[in-house]
Amino acid sequence: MDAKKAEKISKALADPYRLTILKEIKKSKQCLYCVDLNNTINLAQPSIAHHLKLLIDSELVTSDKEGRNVRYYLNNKLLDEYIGFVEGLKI
Amino acid sequence: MDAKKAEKISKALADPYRLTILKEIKKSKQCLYCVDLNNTINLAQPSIAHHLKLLIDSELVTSDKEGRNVRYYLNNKLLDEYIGFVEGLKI
DNA sequence: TAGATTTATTGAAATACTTCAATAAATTAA
DNA sequence: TTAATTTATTGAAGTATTTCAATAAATCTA
Repeated sequence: MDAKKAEKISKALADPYRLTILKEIKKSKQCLYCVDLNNTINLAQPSIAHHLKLLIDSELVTSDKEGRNVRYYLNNKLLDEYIGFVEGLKI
Repeated sequence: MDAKKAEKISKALADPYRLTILKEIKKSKQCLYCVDLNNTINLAQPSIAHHLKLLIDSELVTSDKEGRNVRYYLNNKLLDEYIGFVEGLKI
């Protein structure tokens, strides 16, 4: 992973709501419907949609339409690549 | 590491100049003088000082005064804890 | 088809971040 | 002590991010 990508992922991880979303996806095992987040997170729906968009843009999260719902998945492979980048910073 | 701390570290890592500083510290083996950064990074001195301050606030970097110079060190232990946090996001 | 539900988009306001010039503070060298 | 060097601070301008109300778009249900 190059620095530009790592920077983008760091930015995606640099917000409490986005970290919460990632934890909720993990908690839900595999996938999560957006509507569930609206009940869990104390933010207006467009704000949650905004955070999901950033997570998807960073590719940390992938999505998948199912009727009028959207399912969200964690990109574990990218998290591993990001971990590799951070490892590479160490002396 | 709690989410608040991980958020702060993510924020510290979410900037190209700060990533460059971390890489320069690594390149310099163990420590780095600020004055060296001023020659390496194409930013005004107060901007570099600002980025160093954020890195120190995040505790990713520690510093150590030596005469009128300051030496900067990577906090490898904290990077490991951060890596642990990111691992914990995975499913 | 009409109304309800779920998600996305737009635009505006508020907040936060980045950058630099100017300058201060601390230390070293002459 | 004076001048030079290194780092930190302040304040202001520009840019980016976050948030929400309003609304649009897509799909489902009755």
